[in-house]
Amino acid sequence: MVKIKKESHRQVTFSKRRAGLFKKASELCTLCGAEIGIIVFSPAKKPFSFGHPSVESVLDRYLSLNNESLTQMHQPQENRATSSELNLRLTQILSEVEEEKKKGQAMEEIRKAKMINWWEAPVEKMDMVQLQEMKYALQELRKTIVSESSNTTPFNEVKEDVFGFLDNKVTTSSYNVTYGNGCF
Amino acid sequence: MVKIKKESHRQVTFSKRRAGLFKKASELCTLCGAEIGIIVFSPAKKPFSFGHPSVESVLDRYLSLNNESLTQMHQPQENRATSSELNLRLTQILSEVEEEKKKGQAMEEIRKAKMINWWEAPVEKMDMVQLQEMKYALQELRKTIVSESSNTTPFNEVKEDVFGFLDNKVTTSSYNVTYGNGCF
DNA sequence: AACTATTTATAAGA
DNA sequence: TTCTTATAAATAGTT
Repeated sequence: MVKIKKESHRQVTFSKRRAGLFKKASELCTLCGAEIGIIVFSPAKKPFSFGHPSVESVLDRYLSLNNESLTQMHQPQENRATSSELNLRLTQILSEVEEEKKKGQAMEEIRKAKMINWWEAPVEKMDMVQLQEMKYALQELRKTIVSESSNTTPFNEVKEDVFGFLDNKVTTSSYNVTYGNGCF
Repeated sequence: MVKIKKESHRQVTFSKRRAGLFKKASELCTLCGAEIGIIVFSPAKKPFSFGHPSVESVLDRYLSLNNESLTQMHQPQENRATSSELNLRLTQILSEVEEEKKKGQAMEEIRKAKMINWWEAPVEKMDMVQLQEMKYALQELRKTIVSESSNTTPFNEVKEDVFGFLDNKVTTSSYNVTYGNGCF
């Protein structure tokens, strides 16, 4: 679910859904005896409000609750400290976003490549674990070929040439790690 | 529509409908870019709130509209405005993070779906990571084939048929990068 | 908390 | 904007 791009469409949806929201709120008040205050700013920054018994009474009550709790830890430095904390969190999360986006973009690239010429996909984006997994997968393939084709003489010649290289190049550790991850 | 009399029933309905109300509100924020603040007091007088980008920012803005004639712009309000702005950015970014993480997790699920005989699977159903791995493996295989088996006539026939398409598509840089990391 | 029959909200088109 | 209607979502009642 994303923001509606077309202005007119968005305006219509906003009007309908705002009405729906206020209706739901009034039903909740009636059915359960709840007290509700709602403030809505439209995309055009126009304010709308719903209140039962009134916006002001609900807001006052809520703000008085916050003031009570805030009074205890209210210090002149609090605001600055809060901003610093928020900035820290912001920085951390931005890093997360960037990392996740990179992953997503790399995946998207391959997804597209897959549909046309997957073998043209950039090798640069693979990490070593992926390479190890592939290596193990190829080894398994080779084993299957060996066992299923052992009677075919011409094949065996090729087999020796093509897959022999795998034999002395696999370290125990890489084997364990990749197989342990169970990716293939 | 009247107030539900049975206490337990009313409590269940309140919880369900409050969740529904907040969900509707968040949808309205997402779809239309609206800013919404909601305060709800349950029948037991317990407070609940919803805010996008934050309850405080929406309430501040609404209250400042009502107090506009007084034009009170003292220092504490500026600090709060800064925090509100940070909160807005934080909310937006958290949404981004969640979305990207969902994508990543979905793809990870697919990647880890164990394929016993992966080479028998249609290429169309492979995810991009698998395809990347396969591409590199095939490139490595091809290089080995070319270098170790160039004199073997039966092999060359197979090579032409199977791996010929890879020729001229392996860049030096990609080789260097992967080899340079020293894993194989 | 999970399920499902029913009601309600809403998107799209007029 | 309002009306219509097919579809999607919320919810009440039940287990």
